[in-house]
Amino acid sequence: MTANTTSKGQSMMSVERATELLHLFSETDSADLGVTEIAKQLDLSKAVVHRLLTSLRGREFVVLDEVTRRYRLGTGSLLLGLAALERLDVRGLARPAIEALSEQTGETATLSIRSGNQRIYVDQCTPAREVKMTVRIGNPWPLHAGASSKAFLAFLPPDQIDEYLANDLDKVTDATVVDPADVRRDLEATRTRGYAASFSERLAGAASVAAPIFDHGGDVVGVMSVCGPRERFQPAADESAAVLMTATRDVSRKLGYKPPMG
Amino acid sequence: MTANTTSKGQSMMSVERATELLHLFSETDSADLGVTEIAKQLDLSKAVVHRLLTSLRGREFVVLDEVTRRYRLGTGSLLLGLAALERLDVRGLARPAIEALSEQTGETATLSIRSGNQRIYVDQCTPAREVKMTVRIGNPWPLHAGASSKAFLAFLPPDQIDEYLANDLDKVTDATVVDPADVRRDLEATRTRGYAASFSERLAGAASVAAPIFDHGGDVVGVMSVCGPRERFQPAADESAAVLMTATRDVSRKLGYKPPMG
DNA sequence: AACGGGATTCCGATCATTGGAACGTATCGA
DNA sequence: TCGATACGTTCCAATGATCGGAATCCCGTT
Repeated sequence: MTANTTSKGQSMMSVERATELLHLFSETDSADLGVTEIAKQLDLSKAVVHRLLTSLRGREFVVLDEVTRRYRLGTGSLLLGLAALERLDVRGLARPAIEALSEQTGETATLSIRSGNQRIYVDQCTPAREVKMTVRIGNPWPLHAGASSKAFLAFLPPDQIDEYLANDLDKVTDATVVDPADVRRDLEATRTRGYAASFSERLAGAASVAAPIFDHGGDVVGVMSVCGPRERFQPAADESAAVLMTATRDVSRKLGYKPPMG
Repeated sequence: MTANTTSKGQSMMSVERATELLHLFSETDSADLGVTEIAKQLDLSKAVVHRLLTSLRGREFVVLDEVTRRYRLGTGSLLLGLAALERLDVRGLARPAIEALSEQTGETATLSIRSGNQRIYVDQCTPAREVKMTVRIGNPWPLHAGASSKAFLAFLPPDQIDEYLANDLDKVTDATVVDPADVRRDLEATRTRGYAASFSERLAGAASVAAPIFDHGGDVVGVMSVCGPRERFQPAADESAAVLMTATRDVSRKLGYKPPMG
């Protein structure tokens, strides 16, 4: 109604509403949603929500449970996401690298990407050991907890770091650093070192080192990490970091990145 | 313009167009698409396509490559798909398939999932006949007796098969194959054929064929089977197997599975 | 400098979209 | 059994969001 508020001019209200609806589905914890529920959340009329859902049913982005009359994500959404995953060029490029990384260190190697103020694991490679770390692919994490997160945050433009640190930071574990000044010191160290380190900051009993992958334009398009059980990982953290840095430099180069100097 | 052709009444044209656009992205082989290209494929004006893309950019369902001015799938699509994946239940997806399967073959169709070294029926659909087979939902069975069990076992990683066959195998019926070498031959045949067959191996007087359902990662997430009284079922087993394979392929595709090769 | 191909914006006409209200239906407690 | 409640769905006429052809912009090429 009140025109497309988000984008300046060349957009379509109903489509933006549809994306908000799908976004709600990706964010919510419950497996299915009802019309009224969605209408309340998005501040839309039930009629509009119903029409949106009907439209999205066509390609099975959502499906209607005939008995409960509630809506769930459908195979259309699944296939779209898998197509997106397939074409994440970072992922394809980094895959051999994290395999090698896991092999060389004997620990778990991961790849994360950033989406706004969140970080998401998109791939991992675990060693053939009984005691090992495993991460959940697709799980979002804040940008201040854990080595991979801090690797993203450290290389963000200063104004975006300021913006992020202006908000209160969640204490994910007992060891999570939440004081802005302390975080800034850590980020500074991360930038000069080239990698971030974390001991139990995101997951108690775990430790990791993480370094960014740069693309041709110098932007950070991903972060690779090596992680493992703290007891075993911590003593060898420095060696792991060295191997990690070689790997990220290699992937960055493949994406066309030229280091700022020699 | 020409009204919403697909759905009868309660739908929105622009949203349906948006879903068609996203669908095009999931289907196409190329990683990015241009406005003109999309407009041609979907038979829309460039202006409409541009507005659709602008709307979808908001939640990053697509992203614009500033330099090439072409569009790619973005993290919004990725997150949506991962959310769908998380909430996927094979049962819901396979339900219509086993209904159709039972209808087409005139026999009982079932769905099983695996839990460790056991297999459990989770759904079935019986034909409207006086003499028919019925399975017990929730009942566990070992992985070497019966077609559904063997379909799971055959597609397990080799080391897990070895591990399973290292233990003594129960003779569930007179016809149950318990010699490891014999079982291995059967599994090999199952893999090349694509489906497993059993005659009285799990239940005297019964026969069945079973084939696996693969997910996007090539993992077996379930097994569908067709089964009936041996006397009646055996002569038509080949035809049943053909119908079954079509059904499992269909369900696998909906889960994002891409068959190896072409 | 002129060209060609694509992306983007403009603008007034028009028709898809809107939302309040009515309707249908399932669930629940008395 | 019978209201009461809650939810999904449909109806309708008013209206403003969307439409597409044409103009414009913005490259890379010749």
